Amino acid sequence: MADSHTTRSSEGLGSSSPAPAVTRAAAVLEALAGSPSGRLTLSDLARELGIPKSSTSNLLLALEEARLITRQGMDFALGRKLVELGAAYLSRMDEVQEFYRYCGQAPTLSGETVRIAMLDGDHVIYLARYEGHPAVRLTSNIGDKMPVSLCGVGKALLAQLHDHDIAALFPDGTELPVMTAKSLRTAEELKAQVVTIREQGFAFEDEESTVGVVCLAVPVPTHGAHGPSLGLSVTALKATYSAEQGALMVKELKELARSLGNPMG
Amino acid sequence: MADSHTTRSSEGLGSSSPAPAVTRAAAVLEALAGSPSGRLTLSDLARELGIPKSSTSNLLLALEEARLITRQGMDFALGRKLVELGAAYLSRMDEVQEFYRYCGQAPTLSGETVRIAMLDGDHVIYLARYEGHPAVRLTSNIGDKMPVSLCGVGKALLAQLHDHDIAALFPDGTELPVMTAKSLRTAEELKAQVVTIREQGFAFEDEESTVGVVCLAVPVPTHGAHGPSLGLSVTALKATYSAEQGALMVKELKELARSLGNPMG
DNA sequence: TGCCTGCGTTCAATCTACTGAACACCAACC
DNA sequence: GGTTGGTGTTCAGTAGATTGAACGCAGGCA
Repeated sequence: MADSHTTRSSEGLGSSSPAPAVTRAAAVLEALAGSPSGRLTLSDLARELGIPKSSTSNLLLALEEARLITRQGMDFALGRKLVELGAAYLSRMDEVQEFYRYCGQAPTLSGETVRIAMLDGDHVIYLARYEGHPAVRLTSNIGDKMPVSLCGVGKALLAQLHDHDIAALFPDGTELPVMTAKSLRTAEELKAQVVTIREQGFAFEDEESTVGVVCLAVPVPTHGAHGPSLGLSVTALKATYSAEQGALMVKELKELARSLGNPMG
Repeated sequence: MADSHTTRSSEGLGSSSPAPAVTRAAAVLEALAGSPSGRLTLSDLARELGIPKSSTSNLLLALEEARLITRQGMDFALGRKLVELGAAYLSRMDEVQEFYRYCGQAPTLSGETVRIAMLDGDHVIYLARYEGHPAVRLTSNIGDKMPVSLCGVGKALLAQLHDHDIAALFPDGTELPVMTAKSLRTAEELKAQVVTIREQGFAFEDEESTVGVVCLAVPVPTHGAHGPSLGLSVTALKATYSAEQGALMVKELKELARSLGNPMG
């Protein structure tokens, strides 16, 4: 298999791309997605990405025509076609369909808030959410990103990687993002947790991202070849959480994970 | 559509794009999204889009580097970055947040399955779904597309357009897509319904997309300037649906629509 | 075995898309 | 009023992306 196109060097910009206009267009989309307000002017984008204004103007025109972005007065924002494309991606994932089906009929999980996520670098992206308990609603939405160190699924997925991959993502001394007093702070703490997770086969998150909320998570065994690595999690209020219930949920999570991991379903 | 015209630029845009590479890259994404299996080879894409193989190869490399597509062996498929971007679009829509909030506290709607959708040409795209009743689950997912003529929201959104816009989308004699025996079949039937919807202020769908399922829908009054036109719908089983309950739901839908239409919330 | 027909990749020549300075415009400021 | 700093747009010249034929390779078939 084609070995490695190693060379990744420091990508960023400037480095040659086989189709620079496309690479820059993608950078525009990311810049818009990353901007707090979600709206940027032509000049903003040109400045931020280091692209001449005239070139940026051309890119924006082409992106607008494809409805990948929208013009709102002087500002530009992401376009609705992206919703379609994102949905097309998700609808092709059999795992998501199976996820919904299983949650609906599982004895314990069917009454809980369950999520399926995928690993994306040092973040996880939530793909789907099953809400068995309408009263407890999460503020998180499908497609949201979270740093791996801050959530149960993230740690579960990390535990599946090889140690040298983990070390590459989190060199010693890395400062981790912090959201609560209990958030992990150093790469060392994270690696210690990974060991525990591998031993017990699931991850536990204890108010590390949200006070009052705990989370159990398991990885989905990577089925054969390609495709992103997936993980499952259940979220519960710490106040009502019990170890016995946790054991039941982990059991069902693992069963679902096994079924997702088997191409045969 | 067997319209494989030879050579360049018979493609969508009669005239040249300000950034052809970007336009073509967008076409690649759409082709992948539209393909039944979601996977196409380089040659497939080159053939379908009328782009030379070598150019297509460059586009794909750039798209892959941006993670907008993934390589799976010899095939290409949509990439996970699209989930992120689509989610970024949705997270910027205050309407979606407000939609969830309102549904959770509304007396009648809080126990129903409610959806918010947006108009996109002659289709609607579902943006979010509130499930107040875990037992009844829809097979549809967020981001799915539906022909306007086949669902309540579609008809409600259509009724908001000017007559000449409707005529442009559905010239007389247009054959509409059909999913059940009750689906509308001609542009004339559709236009007749539009008149009714405008009179009564909401749309009713009676098993036109799924047997056994009815649907009530209202448009969200377009708030001022730009932005897509939005619609709301409640789905119910025909077996348990009553006119009184319907009246209550329409009342709440309209209240939510009014609140979404007002920039002040 | 040899002959196809399919795939993706390569490369030098060409033509086109990118550039950057100049432009027109608006609003705020002095 | 004049000036400054901001926006987006224009256009001719040139750097460089695009191209199509040629290539290597793998699988199907006789």
